[in-house]
Amino acid sequence: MSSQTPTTPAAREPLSVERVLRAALALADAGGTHGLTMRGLGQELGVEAMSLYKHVANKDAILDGIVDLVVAEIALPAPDEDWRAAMRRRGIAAHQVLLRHPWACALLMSRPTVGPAMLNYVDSTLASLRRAGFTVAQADHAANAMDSHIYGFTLQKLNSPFDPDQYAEAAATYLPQLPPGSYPHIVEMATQVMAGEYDGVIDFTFGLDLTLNGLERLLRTP
Amino acid sequence: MSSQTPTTPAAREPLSVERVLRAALALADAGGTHGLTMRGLGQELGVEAMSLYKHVANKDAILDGIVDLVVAEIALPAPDEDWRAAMRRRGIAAHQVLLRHPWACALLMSRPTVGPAMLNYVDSTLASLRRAGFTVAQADHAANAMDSHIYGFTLQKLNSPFDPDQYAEAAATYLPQLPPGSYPHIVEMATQVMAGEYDGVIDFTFGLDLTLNGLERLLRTP
DNA sequence: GACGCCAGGCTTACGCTGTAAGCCTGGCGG
DNA sequence: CCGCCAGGCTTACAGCGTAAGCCTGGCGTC
Repeated sequence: MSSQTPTTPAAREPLSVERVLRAALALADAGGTHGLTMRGLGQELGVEAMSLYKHVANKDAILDGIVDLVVAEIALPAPDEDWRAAMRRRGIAAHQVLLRHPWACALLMSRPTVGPAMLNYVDSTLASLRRAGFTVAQADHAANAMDSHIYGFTLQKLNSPFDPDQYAEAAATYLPQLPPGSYPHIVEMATQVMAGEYDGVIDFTFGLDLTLNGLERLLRTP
Repeated sequence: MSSQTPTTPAAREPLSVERVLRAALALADAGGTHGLTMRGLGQELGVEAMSLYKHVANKDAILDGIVDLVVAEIALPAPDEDWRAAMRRRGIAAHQVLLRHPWACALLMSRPTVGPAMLNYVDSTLASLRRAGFTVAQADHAANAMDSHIYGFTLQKLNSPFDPDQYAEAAATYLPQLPPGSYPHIVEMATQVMAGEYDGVIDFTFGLDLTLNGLERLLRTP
């Protein structure tokens, strides 16, 4: 019967770089970088682990690939938008995308990433800044300052072990464990969080706007 | 002969958490996180890998420990210093320490770190900001903004694959590989770097001062 | 229609990892 | 003098990435 059809019995569609990366992305979203193994990835695709190596060089290439897939999700700044609004939207978009894929930020930062999506992302950012009047050097410095904040802040937020609505509870739990008399300012803050006087929620746009303000002044006063 | 001395023949000093962490730090400095293995660490100490588990719970505990050792190297802001100068020095000190231990920054950011040195570091930072007049919430936001930049920038710099004096050469090498016509602004920048019109060196203090400027304005205009 | 090629799978095997479980021994307190 | 136990050692296991080679079915070429 299968001889009548030109394809193999189950007619499973062949592997491809795209299918491998797509499955790897799903696996990473489900179980983090730690949950992404070659054997597991093969299983997900109905294939042995070693078969993957016909399509990707090694696991690092897969990691590079899925990071670029994530970067591709970040909405690029529109060419006709005011630079400051565009950069603000870009930062927030990147932040949200990286929160959606919690494993991606650490990966993105722990290796030089130069996939096509990343190059596009960088180029459109430089474009917006250059159009606004920044010099090449200024645009580079500005992009670096913004990216530092985006990546640094996002990673810090991802590693915060509690949900925002658990802050008060967490503070009440851990505050008594601190050696009494030490760390008075940490205690002060934890006390305010416990009492509901401060929600403890850290704000991405606070630092971003600080940087944007500084860049705007730089642009106005050459 | 060894029965005459009360200690074992070689009289090797016994293991301890400190010795283990100290050796682990040296190993990480030599070979990065990847080069730090329980077997290798044991060998370094003249001991079998499993013996380490009498002194540390597991490898993660070791990683937490050496990260805290690194944080302990960061000079704390002096209590009597002007807040802005203190914060600037703190940022630069942290940046330099993390460059000295290139593996530490990624580790620091990829896990919640609450060792004693880290608590000290955080508390003295909050102290400086509170003394300057920031509210608890403002001090928290400010510390977060500064730390985001410190960690984010340092990690980006660590992942830059070239030395600053190789930028021009690297640009000349990779520029022809880009698909012609695409990424015009990356090409523009690379061209300037190649021509020596821009050194391409990214500056830590650029973004740091942007943030500090913003914080100073916040302090002056409540 | 026969034949050889080779893309794209599969199998086996190696060295490496962290660590669970248990053993052995020498010095010390009672 | 005896028993305890801190602090080492040994063995073993499951899981990792991947090198090397095999096997098969469809395709292009004569």
